[in-house]
Amino acid sequence: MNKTICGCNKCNHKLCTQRVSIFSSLNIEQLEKVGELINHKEYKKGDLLIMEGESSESLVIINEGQVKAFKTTQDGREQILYIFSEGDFFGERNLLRDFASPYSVEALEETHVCLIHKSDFQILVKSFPDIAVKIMEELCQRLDRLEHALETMGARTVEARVSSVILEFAEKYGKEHPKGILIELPLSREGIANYIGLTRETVSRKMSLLQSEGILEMIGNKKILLLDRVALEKNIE
Amino acid sequence: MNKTICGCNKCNHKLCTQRVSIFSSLNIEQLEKVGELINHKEYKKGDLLIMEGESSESLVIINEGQVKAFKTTQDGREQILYIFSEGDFFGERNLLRDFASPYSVEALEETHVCLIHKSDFQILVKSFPDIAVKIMEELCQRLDRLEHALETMGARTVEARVSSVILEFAEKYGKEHPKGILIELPLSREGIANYIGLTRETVSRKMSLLQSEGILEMIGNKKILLLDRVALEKNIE
DNA sequence: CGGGCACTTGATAGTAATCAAGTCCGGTGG
DNA sequence: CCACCGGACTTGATTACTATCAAGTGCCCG
Repeated sequence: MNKTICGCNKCNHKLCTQRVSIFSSLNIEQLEKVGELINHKEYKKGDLLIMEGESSESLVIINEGQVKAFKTTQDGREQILYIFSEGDFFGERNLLRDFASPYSVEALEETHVCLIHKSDFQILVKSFPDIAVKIMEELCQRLDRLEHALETMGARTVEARVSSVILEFAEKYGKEHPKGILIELPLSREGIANYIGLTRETVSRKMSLLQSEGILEMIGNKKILLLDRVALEKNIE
Repeated sequence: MNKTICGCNKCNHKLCTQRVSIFSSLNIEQLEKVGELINHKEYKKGDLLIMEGESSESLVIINEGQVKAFKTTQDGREQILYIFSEGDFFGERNLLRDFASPYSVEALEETHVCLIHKSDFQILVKSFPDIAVKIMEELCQRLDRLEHALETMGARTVEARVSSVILEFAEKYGKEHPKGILIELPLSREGIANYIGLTRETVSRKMSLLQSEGILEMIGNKKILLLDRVALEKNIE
């Protein structure tokens, strides 16, 4: 493990840069060069990585942990836009021009990040144009997710919204389980509510309803066991 | 005017390619080469340019006219995601990999488009890496718009949503007028409703309310005169 | 084991969807 | 140019649902 390249003690003898899709077209030698440009930072649960409106000088890549990106609406509500996990990045708006961050980002748990300064990044893109293409792909995926989210938010029934978010989490965080899919929720009830534009009480009620229908089982506050995925999918229709 | 490069009779002696930001880094000579790869197509109001789920072989650039991009939800509703006008493009998801279109696109009026086949486009990006960067910028703008839309959809009050969409249209389609800002609406009441996740009746009611408050004046069904922009902005808060 | 916070559950009120008439606009044909 | 027709829009009454307010319960961490 090369301390100069990667000072974090979580890399498991791999370069952080290897974990990130936007550098996947580079070879080991090139990755090492990129590694030299990287700084590291750690955050505790609840820490703010950036505030909406601030302008950051760097691309931020999540190396470990999880964060939420959200806008604070004028009526005080928090609209969560993304949950970024290992390998995701943000701050891309700043790289080319000088934009303020469109959202705040807060750590949902202990989180380690890699930082690349925008001037370094610009040089990088010149040398390896494939990186721009990779970022393009990643941005397209993000568009997909937002377009889907917009469709969800427009859904008439609240059942559909709740079902939709549970299915999304099942995709992303679900693990095999003899009785179904075990989901470790990244957000609290209030977080889920802020993700789909409802109140925490309504989310609570609808999840209880789904449990009484035998579609899922709540295990404590932070896990749910999805028993009947097909029924949830029907809810969306 | 070079018929070989651009067969449409609306170019006014300019290359279509010049109107599009993604090619703005190219010089005239390069633009002519790009022009040779382009095909044209025309649509009438109500025509479908592409259906959700279909896979297209081309990047589509709007040369003249206006289209709406929307998803059809399972309960039959239409969630409008974008309104694309002159200079906008869609179909970018297909360029790199083979994705189905995430939305349907329908002409809102007589519309002329330029088509670039994805194999040609891939060669183009290799030759002119700046194009990827330009597309990246454009995609970032689209992310901004969607993130803002999501914030709007999450808004507690319906007044805020309606006000927000009117302000958006004022930005995009508004023209100076002695009494305020004259807005030519791109969508019907039902279209607006499908854009912000409400019913046409509710949109109608809220717009009547705004008129009675002296904030705006409806001129027929397709125009509104925004009298008090500041009041609308306060509505969002 | 205890305390605080998140979550659940209940009652009430406000608001938007729905259902249902009417009215107006804009285009077409005489 | 005017009259007519159909579709889009407005307005009204009712219903259904979710936000809000409020009280309890249970989970999780120290």
